[in-house]
Amino acid sequence: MAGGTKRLPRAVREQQMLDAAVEVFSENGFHNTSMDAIAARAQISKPMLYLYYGSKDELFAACISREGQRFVEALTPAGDPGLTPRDQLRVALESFLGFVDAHRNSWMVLYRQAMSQQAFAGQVRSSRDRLIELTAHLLESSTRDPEPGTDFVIMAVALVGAGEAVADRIAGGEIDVEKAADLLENLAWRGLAGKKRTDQHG
Amino acid sequence: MAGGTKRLPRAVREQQMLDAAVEVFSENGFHNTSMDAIAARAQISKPMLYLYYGSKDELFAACISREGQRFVEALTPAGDPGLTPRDQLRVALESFLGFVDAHRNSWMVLYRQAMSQQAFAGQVRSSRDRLIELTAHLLESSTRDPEPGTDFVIMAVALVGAGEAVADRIAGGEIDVEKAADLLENLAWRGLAGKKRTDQHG
DNA sequence: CCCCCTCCTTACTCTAGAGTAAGGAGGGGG
DNA sequence: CCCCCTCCTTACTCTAGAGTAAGGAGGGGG
Repeated sequence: MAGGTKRLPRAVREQQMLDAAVEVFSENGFHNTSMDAIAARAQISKPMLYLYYGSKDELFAACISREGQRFVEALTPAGDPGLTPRDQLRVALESFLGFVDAHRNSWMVLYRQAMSQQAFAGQVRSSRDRLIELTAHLLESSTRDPEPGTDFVIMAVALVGAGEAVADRIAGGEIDVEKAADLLENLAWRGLAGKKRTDQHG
Repeated sequence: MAGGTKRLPRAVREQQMLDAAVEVFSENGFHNTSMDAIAARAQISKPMLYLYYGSKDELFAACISREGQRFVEALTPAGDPGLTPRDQLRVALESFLGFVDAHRNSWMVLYRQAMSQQAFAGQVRSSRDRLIELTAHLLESSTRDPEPGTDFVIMAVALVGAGEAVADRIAGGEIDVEKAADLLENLAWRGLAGKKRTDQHG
């Protein structure tokens, strides 16, 4: 063996590759990332990438898949049936924003990446749609007397969209999770112009 | 001359090229669009593209620039000082969503495209930031007694984010402009769960 | 002890597609 | 009438980077 590379079991190597791929993809985007760059980051030779993942597309898909799963897992606390719907929404908000905060490097850009990739958009949209459905459900449960024609799904779309926009600012370090969660919660229940629920300044 | 191509003045040809480029870029994304494809769509030979625009990047930048300008222009009616801030916001919302509805093919994808291109993200973000500033300003003007610590910019970020998410659904034909504008207006002033302002069903 | 499976590498091939070289024709101005 | 500017084309070149061929070494199981 030429390189200083150690023999490792496939499962371990695969995760290392995925780690490297997520990093480089998120830094440079799908098209501006070469398999050579990923191989270099993972400290492995390129043919290994092809041996384990087959192609660049499949490797990227594997990244999306793993990160998407983690994302969904991060949101499970919000499913706690012991909480009121409103608190569930609060927890969902914090989980979502907390996830972005903790995984800015890996997830947020991947999310934006994959979303605008159209070969992979479908794959991401499914994670995202689950989030929207969850949100719609919580909104519906928390609304005391909904009007007959109310479309909770489109409301959820709006709220999740707002969440994504705010999440970008979190990833950019311009605002912290708590402040963002407060803002979005108030947005949902009272509108932007409404009074804040938690109210301490200075 | 071999092709059936007619001699046209540069200014005219440039616009045709831009039209073609916007179409193809929005259909396939920046990286999945070849200069050959654009040339074919514009019914012109590839060297003309290079003669007038220099490179693929510059051509794309020219697209962003033209569409961005049109986008900003579409929003100017909202600046009418004869309107109340709240009506200005309503007009801005309708202008924005109306623009997306009318230019789904060209703009929305370009917007998403360029935004996630990082070589061009800055260029788009500037149009977008103008939109956010405008929105923040309108929110601030329409709020009767704002709390001292209120961050109108981040509110505007959330609202614009919601608008973009809803705009995607408009582009997808899942909802119409009026309904979306109603939703977003109510979102801004009353929250998702609040009663609709306009209130007719079935 | 040796077989063979898995892990791993160096050193290629091949093509899409960005960008260019070289030259031709219309047509207005002198 | 002819010069020359602008518009336009065919037919290339060149490279980044996806993907592959061929082979080598560790080490557990028989």
